[in-house]
Amino acid sequence: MALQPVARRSVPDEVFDQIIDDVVSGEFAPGESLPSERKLAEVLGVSRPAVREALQRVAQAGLVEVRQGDATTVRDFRRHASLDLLPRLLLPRGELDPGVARSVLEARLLIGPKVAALAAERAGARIGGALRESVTALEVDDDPVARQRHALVFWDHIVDGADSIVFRLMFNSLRASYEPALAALAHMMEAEVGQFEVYRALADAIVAGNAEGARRAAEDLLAPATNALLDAIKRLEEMS
Amino acid sequence: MALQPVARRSVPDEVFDQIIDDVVSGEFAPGESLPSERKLAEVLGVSRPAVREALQRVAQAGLVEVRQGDATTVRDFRRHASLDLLPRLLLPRGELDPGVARSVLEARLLIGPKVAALAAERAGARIGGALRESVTALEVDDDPVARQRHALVFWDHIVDGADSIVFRLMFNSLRASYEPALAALAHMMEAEVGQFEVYRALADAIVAGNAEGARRAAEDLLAPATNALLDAIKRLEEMS
DNA sequence: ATCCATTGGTGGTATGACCACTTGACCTCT
DNA sequence: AGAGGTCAAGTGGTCATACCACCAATGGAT
Repeated sequence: MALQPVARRSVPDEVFDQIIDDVVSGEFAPGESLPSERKLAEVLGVSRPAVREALQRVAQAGLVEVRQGDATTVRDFRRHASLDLLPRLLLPRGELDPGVARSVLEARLLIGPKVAALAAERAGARIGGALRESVTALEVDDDPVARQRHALVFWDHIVDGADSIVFRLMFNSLRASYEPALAALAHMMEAEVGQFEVYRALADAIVAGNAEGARRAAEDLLAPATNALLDAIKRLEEMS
Repeated sequence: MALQPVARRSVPDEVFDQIIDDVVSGEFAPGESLPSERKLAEVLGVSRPAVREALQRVAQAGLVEVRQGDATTVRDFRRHASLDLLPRLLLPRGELDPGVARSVLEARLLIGPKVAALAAERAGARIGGALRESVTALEVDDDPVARQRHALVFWDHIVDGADSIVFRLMFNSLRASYEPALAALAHMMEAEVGQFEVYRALADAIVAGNAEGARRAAEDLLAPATNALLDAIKRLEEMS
């Protein structure tokens, strides 16, 4: 196994994670008050500035509301969190959450084709070189995990071409959620990342400025794995 | 004018905003190094813990990378930021950025109908009461700004019904971007939020579990204002 | 030329003090 | 009783300072 950079987690990072996990798991329920900063610092055995740093970051993520002079209260993260929270929701306790995975797949299948169409309209041949390069890398490499990475780069170029900041930011978040699960999904995504012809067709349609063709090619590319995974998830949910 | 809660900005908040603005505006270019925490504290006339708090939050937003022992460097926010950044991109210096606005509208027009269809499939009559209530509120109130708020609540229920956490989180971010611009958009959105019949048709389709009907009703609802605004933006961009 | 210890600068952490604010209890005047 | 004011306790906000851990460049030893 490849050597990994040692995880060097700072104290505030650690506190941040603990609080987020407690909120997401419902241990701290919405409306409830968090212990005071001093109390938390004492309980966790760290300094108050460390707790503060963590708490402010949790607040920025929308999970708690901190008001001077009053206790910090938990908010409903489903209502106030952003896509930043997705990685934690997708892989709580290291296990893939089926409902969240379904949701990610739905979003991917909706947005992918749209972004491809926009890229065809707005970038066309300008990103042709980058796209072909990615497809070639995809073909040459035969490791499933590496192929997924190449596919991500491929899509990254398309998103660039779409020239739409909202989709770009969405893609960033989805990628951040996807990457930690990448190895776990290698097997299930193998079929998708092996469809070189479809990748090429998509690239060609974009280069040709053919928006509708790009949309359809993207659907052809994404739909099979999406549906297969959705079925798998459904079976998984029925079992439990 | 209605009384507003006084904005009480903390020191770290202030520092946070300044750094974000400098990064987004390109004053701190990607790859560049930020001044050290001590230097920043001195220049800004605040304590180092305050700077740290701000810096860590900026790092969490993906705009900078901080490594112990080395300088903090600026990252390409287009590549690493999440939707959290959208409000700042949409309204830099208080003015609406046309390109970003276009992007938001595109995303809205894509996601709205999909979410409506999902809500029809998954919630159906369960959210009927809430939807009808929102439409009624929309009809009764004749202030354009208030109507936009009612429309947001209406969509909030639909997103709930769609039962898809990714769309939920996306909606949260889009709403957060939209709300500050709400008053500025009141005039342009007046036509949309006045279409009570279409809101009712959408609600009915969802209650009936008619996914395709809901999708179409949502498109009917969103498309006119979207296209009108996109045209306005295009003219704006051509002028400048 | 290579190696490696040193050093200076950077972020990481802790302490303790004090300020600003909110809340609720209590007290007082009407 | 009720309205208003006062006050104390607890919470987050801010600061100054000292020291630890880490990285990178320097420059001498081999």
